[in-house]
Amino acid sequence: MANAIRNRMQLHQQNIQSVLAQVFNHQPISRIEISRNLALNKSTVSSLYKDLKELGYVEELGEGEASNVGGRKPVLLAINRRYGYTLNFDFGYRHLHIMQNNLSGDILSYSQVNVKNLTLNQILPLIDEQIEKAAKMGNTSHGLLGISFAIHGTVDRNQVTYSPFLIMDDVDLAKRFTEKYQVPVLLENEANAAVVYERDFNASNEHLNNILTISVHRGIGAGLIINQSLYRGTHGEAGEIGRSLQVGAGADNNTKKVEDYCSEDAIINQISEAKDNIPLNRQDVVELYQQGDEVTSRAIATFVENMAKIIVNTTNSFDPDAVFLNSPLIESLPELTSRIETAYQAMVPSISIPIKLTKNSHYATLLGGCALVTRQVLDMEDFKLNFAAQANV
Amino acid sequence: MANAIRNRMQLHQQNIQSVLAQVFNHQPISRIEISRNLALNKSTVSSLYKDLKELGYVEELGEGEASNVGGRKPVLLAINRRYGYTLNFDFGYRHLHIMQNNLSGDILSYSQVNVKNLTLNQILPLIDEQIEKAAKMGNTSHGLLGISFAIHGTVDRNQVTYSPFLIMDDVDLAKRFTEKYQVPVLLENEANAAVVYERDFNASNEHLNNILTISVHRGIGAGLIINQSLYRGTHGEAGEIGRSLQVGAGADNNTKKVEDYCSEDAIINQISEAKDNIPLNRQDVVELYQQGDEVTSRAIATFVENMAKIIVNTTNSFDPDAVFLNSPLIESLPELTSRIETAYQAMVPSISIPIKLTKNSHYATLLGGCALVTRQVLDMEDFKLNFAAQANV
DNA sequence: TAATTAGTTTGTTCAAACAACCAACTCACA
DNA sequence: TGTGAGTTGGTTGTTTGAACAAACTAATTA
Repeated sequence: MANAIRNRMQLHQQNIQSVLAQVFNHQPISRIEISRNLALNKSTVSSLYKDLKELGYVEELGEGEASNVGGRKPVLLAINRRYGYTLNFDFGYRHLHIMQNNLSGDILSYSQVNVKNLTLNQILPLIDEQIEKAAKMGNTSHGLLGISFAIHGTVDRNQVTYSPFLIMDDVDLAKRFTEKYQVPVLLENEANAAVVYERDFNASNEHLNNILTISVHRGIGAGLIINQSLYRGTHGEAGEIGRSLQVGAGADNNTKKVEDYCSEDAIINQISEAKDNIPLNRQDVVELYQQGDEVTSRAIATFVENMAKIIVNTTNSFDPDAVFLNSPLIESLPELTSRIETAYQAMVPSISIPIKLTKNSHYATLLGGCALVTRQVLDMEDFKLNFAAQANV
Repeated sequence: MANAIRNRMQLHQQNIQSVLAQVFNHQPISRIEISRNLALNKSTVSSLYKDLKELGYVEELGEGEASNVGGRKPVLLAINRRYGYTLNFDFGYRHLHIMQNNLSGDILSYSQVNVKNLTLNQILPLIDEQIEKAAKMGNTSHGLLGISFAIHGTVDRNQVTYSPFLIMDDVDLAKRFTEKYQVPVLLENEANAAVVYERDFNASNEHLNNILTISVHRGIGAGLIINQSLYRGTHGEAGEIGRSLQVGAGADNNTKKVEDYCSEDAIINQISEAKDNIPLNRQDVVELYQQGDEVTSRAIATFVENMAKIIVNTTNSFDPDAVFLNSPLIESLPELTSRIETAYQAMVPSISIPIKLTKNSHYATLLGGCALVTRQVLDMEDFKLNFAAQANV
């Protein structure tokens, strides 16, 4: 309540933003409906809308259906999909994922570029290439509006603070790209982007106040929505559950972390070791499991058990409305979700929190980044924006 | 942003509350200073203050010092300490703790009543007795304003949902006491009350956005301040870290919880068992430790190690600005705090979060309850209120 | 006395509310 | 099929009221 609005100018500004949020969340929508939703007089809404239209963010789509008891047809308003676009990147282990979205969150394009064994400095020109490619299409009035990067590590104040899988070479991504393209550039932890995706792109999550996603990739991390907003922690390290230690294990075992037991890398290594260190990747493990391989099926059973415990521990800490699992491995073996849920339910006495699998986790991360940077572009950071209608995945 | 203020009436109401918050947090304060702090015109502040004065919450204390370059003396405003009082209870294992506070959070009285081996239905008349005793003093204009109860268990929607140490006998505390005394009655988990104490009563915590308290009593629980407000979880079960399981321990060890290793009860039992089951209490353990008893000092060393791990795990999850320990056992053996901090720092690679001990943890719980119910009385739930100046403990 | 600061009084401002209007539709009924 | 009553969406011109600004009073220092 420190930076609350206090005078009429601020109130006016906020009301303009509220109207924009209404257009965003309920497009196509008429002025009269906005007036009812916001409990503002219809003439007030008309006047506020006029200001928004001058900014170019919104447009009229034409007339809608009249009420079935008569009356004038409403004019339907919507976000201007030809205003501009954001570019959203995800640094995967093998591929750089790229998504282009308009101001409303629609996917304009998706592609991936092979970056295996490349250094960051080798990847940067590939990103420039993508940005220029998008600029050449030139089918919007304002072009590139913002850029987001999903980082498989921790981020604080728009800087990468820890990146175990990609050496950063002292590159300041935000600085480099803002200076070069003169648009907002946003860095966000991959699990955080994923949980923003669940909040903003999943219509069925609209009424959830507290959401937890658990990302199982090369490491393990959690993303947290608390009271409808992303919780990053004081140093951007909230949700780093993979670094948890075993309580009660004795002082000799102080270094074994959760992600040493059940990250994707850990599972693959376990199986590989049991098989005379033959090199394996995720696809190999999936095939071994489907062939009924003894070693693999035991490793997966342990993984299921440990995942259930991780869910018990994190839900005991956060008590969310729902838990989402974000894991390419589980996605490849969908039955694991219900096995994990069963194991979890056996461990908790009373309240059991629903566990769901996020499909197409790469899209989730990119769309989460899109939602975050779009808010920044529109200066709507504190508003609830529903991108769900636009997610034609 | 769903329940944002939109019209001038709501704005006016909020501004009245902002002025009240200023008086509360900076008393004694003049109108002109409030005007500067809130960036509101001084005539506006004067007018808003007039409304507040009619409610009786505030009063004029007399004149302050004039500026040293000349000018009229300011009139100092403050919270009306004779408006009324709240009564705040804490159900301890041995004692019922009772505190009476005025609207500003000053401690008017503190006492404890022996309730060992009493059932809740035997305790209730003792509470009534305390309430009547306070009423007889009758030195305020509005008398009893609100009641809070700190619960050593979980609370959801003002109902006790889990109470391992005191059988609730289906008593609805909130219902019973609101109906009987016609004031707001608030139930809150003890760790949650403790963390509210840290936020509201500790001046040095004023700028902390995220605070974590770990309560070690008969069980282990955490209290969470996130973005300056109490986070209770969807079902009031956030911070139930005592129920966490060991990841990687094998399926045979699914039931051992964190609090089975290092609650106060667990430590005492460990030592007791090693000594042919002689019955021990906390004071006995403290004395054994101070006498250098071998068994006890080994048990405490393990406790220190496990506490450090618990702190690692919870800070990995929440990434707070600071951690406060709330434990009568640690309070009795103050050197443990630094031992725990040292062990913790040895376990974390980079960012190390300060660990502090909450002194007089019973007071903390009661004052936290006071802060919560006082907000409710004043209808100032969403405002930052600083009770620190008043805590003359 | 002049300069300065606190607080009040009085009149102004402007964004939201209101009231009256126009526009455009449905539906019943002739 | 044509008309008019009823309904709904949106605009226009006026009113309202909380915050503001300026001019005031009050009380201080130097």
